[in-house]
Amino acid sequence: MKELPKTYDFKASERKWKEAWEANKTYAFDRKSNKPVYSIDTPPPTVSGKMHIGHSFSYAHEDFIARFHRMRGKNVFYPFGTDDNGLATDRLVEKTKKVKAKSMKREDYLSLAHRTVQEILPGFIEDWKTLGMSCDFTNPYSTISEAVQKASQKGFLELHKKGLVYRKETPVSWCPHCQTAIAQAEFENVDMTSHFNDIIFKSGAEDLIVATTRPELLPACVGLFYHPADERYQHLKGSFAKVPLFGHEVPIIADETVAMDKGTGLMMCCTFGDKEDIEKWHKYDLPLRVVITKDGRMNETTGTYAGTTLKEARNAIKEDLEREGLLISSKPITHPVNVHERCGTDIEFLNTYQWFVNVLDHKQALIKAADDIDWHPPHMKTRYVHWVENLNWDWCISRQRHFGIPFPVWYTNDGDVILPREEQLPIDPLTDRPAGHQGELIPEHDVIDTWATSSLTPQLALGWADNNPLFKKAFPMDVRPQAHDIIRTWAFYTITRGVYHEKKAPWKHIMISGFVLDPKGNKMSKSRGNVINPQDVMDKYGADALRYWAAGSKLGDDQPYMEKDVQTGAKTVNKLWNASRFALMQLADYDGTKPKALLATDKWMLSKLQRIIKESTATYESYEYAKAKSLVDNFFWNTFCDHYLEIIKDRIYNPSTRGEDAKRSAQHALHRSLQTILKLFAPIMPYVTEEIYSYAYAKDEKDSIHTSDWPAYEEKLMDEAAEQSGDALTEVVNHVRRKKSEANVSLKTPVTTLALPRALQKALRPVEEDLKAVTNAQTITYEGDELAIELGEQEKK
RNA sequence: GGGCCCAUGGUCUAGUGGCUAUGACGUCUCCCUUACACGGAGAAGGCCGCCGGUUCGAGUCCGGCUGGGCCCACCA
Repeated sequence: MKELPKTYDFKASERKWKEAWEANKTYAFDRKSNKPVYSIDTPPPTVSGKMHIGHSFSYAHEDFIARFHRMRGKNVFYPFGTDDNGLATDRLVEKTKKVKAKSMKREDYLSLAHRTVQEILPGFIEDWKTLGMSCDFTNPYSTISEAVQKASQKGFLELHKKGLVYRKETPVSWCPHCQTAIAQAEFENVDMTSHFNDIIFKSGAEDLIVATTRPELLPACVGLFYHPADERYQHLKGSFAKVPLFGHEVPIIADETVAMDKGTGLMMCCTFGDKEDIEKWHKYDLPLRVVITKDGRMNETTGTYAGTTLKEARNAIKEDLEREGLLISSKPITHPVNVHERCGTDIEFLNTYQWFVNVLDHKQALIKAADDIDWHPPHMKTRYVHWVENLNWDWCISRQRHFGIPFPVWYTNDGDVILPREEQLPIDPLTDRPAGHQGELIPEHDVIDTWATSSLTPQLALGWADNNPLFKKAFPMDVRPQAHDIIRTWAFYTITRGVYHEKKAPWKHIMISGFVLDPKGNKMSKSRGNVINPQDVMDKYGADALRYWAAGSKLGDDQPYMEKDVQTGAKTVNKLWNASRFALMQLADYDGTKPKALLATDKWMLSKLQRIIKESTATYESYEYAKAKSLVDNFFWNTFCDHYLEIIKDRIYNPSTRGEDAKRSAQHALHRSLQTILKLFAPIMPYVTEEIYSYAYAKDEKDSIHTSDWPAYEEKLMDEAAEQSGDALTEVVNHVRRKKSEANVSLKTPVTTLALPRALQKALRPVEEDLKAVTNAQTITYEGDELAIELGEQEKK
């Protein structure tokens, strides 16, 4: 057995194994194998920057589980992909190349975008490899690739065939900055300061005071509303009011949804300020007055305000109102505003043609599907259910952008939808034509929302669009790992596609990670300046240490990032190295020969080992890697290092007095327990365990701990009597150590007499020799009920 | 306003109703014992948020309160 170098060089080791695993295809999925498949619906990270600390946290969690199942003998299907067709990537291209997609020729922008993605991808993926992800990186998918375009378009065609998508002109949430429609799930609530303005509308000779935060929408006003029970406004029933500055007449209508105590109890309905406006517009069949352009400016119908931004218009209109004496007051307020999560721009509502996936009519089925999935932790299911229950809009999947997967759709002049044949996919209607169709066609310009593609990750990874037999075999997949922020998007959309295409939930389990917070428990963000880069952490402490930290909190819990916890990880790596180095030194002459008899202490060790195997297997099995980690951790530091290694030193150092077989017994148990500990730690700390394994246990260069068998629990090694002996032994050792510590003497100080209670005699007899050695006791006696020791002189140097 | 989660020594945390409440970091004392000082042996430090209830027994179950976090709604 080779000796380990004195120190562990994590940088060299991690670099070496990262390359070796790739070269040896250690984690490649075996398509020919008969082993049961364990399939993971890996999140494809959004290509919009570098891996952040939250990524390293949740990706580590799923990798623990992947590695565990691989060692348990499963054929682990663990693909890797990147999500690079969405608005986030689009914006990254605009930012890094300093261009504006909308002001470029479509072809030019697309080729620039594709080129940029290709430039970024290799470096982007590298971070995940460095973290020690055991994905199959041989053929990563990209959501903008042709194969994925084909699958996504096929998915669209199938939904169309089933009548689950539709196109409609309707008010839809719109981002004026990105100039595209967005979905409800892409909203973010932000508290903003604004003003609550009391404005005078004239109704005949009467002044009506209307409170609004959005005076710039006055030209879009199409009605005034009051509550039917509001005493103040009963006389207005059926009358009209004149909109200040703009002069058009609008009806005054009573509606129960109006809150009497808000503002003046009189509210204006504009097309469109918010969801309420849209509902009233529909309900009372009010006219449409469009005043906002797609890039968030006032349009030509607003006269002198045309061309100004909404903010400029707001101020200008307020000034004009004031000059006319129509602005009574303007009070500052703070109120929540929906903004686009990607760019922080206020969301507007524009009446446009969009494609929608019908989800509102299928809420029950989508909620029921959640019952077929095991949620880890279970309460995350509640979040999903509440989101689905409270949905207000169908899923808008069309985006008015250049970059993305095109809708495979044309329209006739009569507005009929023309679709291609499946064999034609992938297709771009702007440059292609549907097979066998004559006549004039209008191509769809829009692209498909990136979530409408990433919601198909199980299908994409398993080759659904190419009729790969793996799809039938492995769908539903075993597990979806993800963080809790995208339950309402990715989890929800993927479940929707599973139900719509295959009539079932897309996975058996879902494991949901929490968030990484700063040391004070605050969210990390660039604006707060409290962001930690995982690249820096790995550079300083190694990927194993970072992973060890990530294993410190249970699934679903948010975890504050504290450097000291990573340091604890680095210490554990170091300890594991040194303990292994020591063990391998003691095993230098071990040839595998079995001892004639195992000593009680060694039986104790092996019996304790079985317990740890059993418990950690069960906890990993139930996705509780944090519990598994702490079990193994405590066992390793305490039972193995502090006690067992100390106890067997004497037998290994002094075979002449203790006997060759006593040494062999220790070596046997040591060899076995070290191997087990390495394996139990392997999912958490893949690099250092692989490095040690390669010295001590690997059969050849390609033999990896990560494809070795998970330790089997062996009932026959459970030994009640040996455990009692060993436990009594460690108890006495602790007592002696305490006494020596209290006496401020070195632990090697001899004990002239170790007087033990008679009750312990039976348990201690079998381990007496080890006890003597480890406590450095000269005489052991059994008398009375008390444990007493007499210390000798400390040896001089 | 609705919902979900959380509340344990200075900090972070384990804890499936039952013997002296886990561990880590920090603090203090001692020990450089031929794997490791990134180590070892110890010590101090807790009305387990508050109030009730169930129970022979509650950190653990139930109800209420208080304080945090998150999600959703509220945008007139």
